[in-house]
Amino acid sequence: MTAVQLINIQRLLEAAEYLERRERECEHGYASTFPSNQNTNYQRQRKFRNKKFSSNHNRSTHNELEKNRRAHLRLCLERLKALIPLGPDCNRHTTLGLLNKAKAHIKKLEEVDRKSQYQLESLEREQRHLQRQLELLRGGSGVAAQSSPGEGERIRMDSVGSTLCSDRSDSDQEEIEVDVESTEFSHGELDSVSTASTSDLDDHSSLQSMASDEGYSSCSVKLAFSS
DNA sequence: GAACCACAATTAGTGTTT
DNA sequence: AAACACTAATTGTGGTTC
Repeated sequence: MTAVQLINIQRLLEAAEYLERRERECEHGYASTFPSNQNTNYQRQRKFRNKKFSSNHNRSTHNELEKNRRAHLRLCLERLKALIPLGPDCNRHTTLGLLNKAKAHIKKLEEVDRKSQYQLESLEREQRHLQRQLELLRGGSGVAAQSSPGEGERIRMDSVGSTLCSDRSDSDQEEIEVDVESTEFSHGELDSVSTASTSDLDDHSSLQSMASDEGYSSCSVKLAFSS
């Protein structure tokens, strides 16, 4: 080892010592280089320590609050997880994956809702049309008016049967069970849904679209309509 | 002042390589 | 099996917003 190398090491050590000393001063507020104004320094030190204490106190409460906030966030995510149908490997999911699945699920439900709404409207139209026909038959010919009871109903049922497979109650509240999984989408509509349907695998490339519905278990949703 | 957000550091779990 | 790399979650912290 040469003398130059020794000097260099000595300098490095000195620099390290200097940095350490400055860090200590910063942390504890002591070791001023000027001993002349000791009194004011002492007051400053006390102020600094108090400030430090209160700042530490604030920091710890801030940490606690942040912990609570994050715990609440986790709780919300758990609730969300319980609401959406997860795939077979529901134990393995990430936050991002969960949110993507929730998004896709919401889109699907919206689509089902839209379709059901459309179906409801067309059924109402058909009902009005058949109602008019029935009134015409009743008013136009006596034969039709004398026909056996339930004839009109049979017509109605035959006609409606094309769109509705079972008897429907005439109550104001009707429940139609819709199988979300088996609901068919047209190609255009499917695109918008499947693009949003992402699995955990493509968390990093959420812009990528996937055409599969992987990760969705069969799920039926009851939609209540008021007529 | 509480809540939110972004960032960096740390930790834990998992897959791959040697 | 140990070492390593990678990823996601967690935590602490300071700044910003309302």
